[in-house]
Amino acid sequence: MGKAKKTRQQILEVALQMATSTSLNDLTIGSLAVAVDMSKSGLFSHFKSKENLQLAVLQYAHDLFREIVTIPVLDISSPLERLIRVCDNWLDWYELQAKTCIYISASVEFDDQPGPVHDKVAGDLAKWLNFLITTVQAAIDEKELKPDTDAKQFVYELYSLYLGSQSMIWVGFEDSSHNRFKLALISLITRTRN
Amino acid sequence: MGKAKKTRQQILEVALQMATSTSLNDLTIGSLAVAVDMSKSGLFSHFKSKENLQLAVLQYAHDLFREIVTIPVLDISSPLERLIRVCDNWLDWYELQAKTCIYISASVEFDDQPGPVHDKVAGDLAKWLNFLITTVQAAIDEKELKPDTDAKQFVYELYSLYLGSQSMIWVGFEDSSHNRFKLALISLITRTRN
DNA sequence: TGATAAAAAGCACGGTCGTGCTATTTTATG
DNA sequence: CATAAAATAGCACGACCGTGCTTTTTATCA
Repeated sequence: MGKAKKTRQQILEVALQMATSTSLNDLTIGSLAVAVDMSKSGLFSHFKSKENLQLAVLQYAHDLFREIVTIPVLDISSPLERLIRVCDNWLDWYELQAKTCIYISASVEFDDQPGPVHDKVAGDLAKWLNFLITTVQAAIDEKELKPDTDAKQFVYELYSLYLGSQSMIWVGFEDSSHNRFKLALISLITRTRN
Repeated sequence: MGKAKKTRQQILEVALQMATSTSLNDLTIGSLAVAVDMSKSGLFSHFKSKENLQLAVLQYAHDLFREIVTIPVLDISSPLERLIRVCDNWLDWYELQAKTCIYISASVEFDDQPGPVHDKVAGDLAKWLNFLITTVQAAIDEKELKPDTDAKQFVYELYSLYLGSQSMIWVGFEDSSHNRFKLALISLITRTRN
């Protein structure tokens, strides 16, 4: 790996961390430069624009997400087991990222702000949801879940519970180990199990 | 109502609209002044600081929310009916506010940013959740819902579905009339009904 | 209606942002 | 090791931000 690629990765690691704990817009080139001990212009030249930096951070997050959440479950044969395990990993991802998810803040931040960043966030989110839908559908096909289950509706509820868990932690209605989320997930699976 | 109070209300009406469609931080004093056709300093003198403006916008939203969502259901005697109706109003609120909710974006925006605005958002959100919890608990006490129902867990799921509905609209997995939300809500109520 | 207080505007300031341009240092290569 | 190329730093710019201070306009009320 060339020098450029290496420092670029180091920058993105710190940038993701900063963008996660604040937001993609509050991630400032100046403060990021200080954090990685570089000059503003030296760092800037890696990305040519702030938008490119934001896109690169999202891509970095996307790769990391796949590595932590998706890939480890791909060889699990039972779709339902795969679903349960991927949800565990999903919570691990949340824990690892300073107890927030950049996609949640980014989707709220850019919902009204059209452009490449908006499209990237929406696209990645859709990919993730489609992965979940596919897995649920596989569980239905394998008769692990009831045949009349609506996979999209199932995933809508599942994703909502994840969102809600984060929000409830913030106001103190959910503990840090996501017990309400886990409880609701078990309930959701139990009542749609075949 | 004096002149000052009147223009203050006019400012806040526009400000809420702008803050809702973007965010509380992107609501800039300069752009707000243009929108209400005032000078920057003339507008500024109403609030003395940007933070006060943000707090005033949130208070304005809070009052409006109560007016639209909470107050109209207070005279409904059946707690369960009250719950169902308040959820309808909740969706109306969402529709009225250009199809987003300022509390959602504000809570994401200020989760990492301590101060009066953070506290106001968290406090208002907690008040709303407690209203829902109280209503659910009343329905349990009135034996409209199963006696072993966990009111907090119920509200966690309910609130999550609301959050999720907004998020899913954004990626196109939910239609604009919140059918998935309504479906999930009916399911939630049905399975905890006595 | 005229005196007085309140509201609004004008203007300027220091700060930070993203981003170009040019110079310097570091890395990679024949 | 020399030299070309790439990476980084230095510096400046225009724009916009929040916020004071002073002046002008507008509203209030005896």
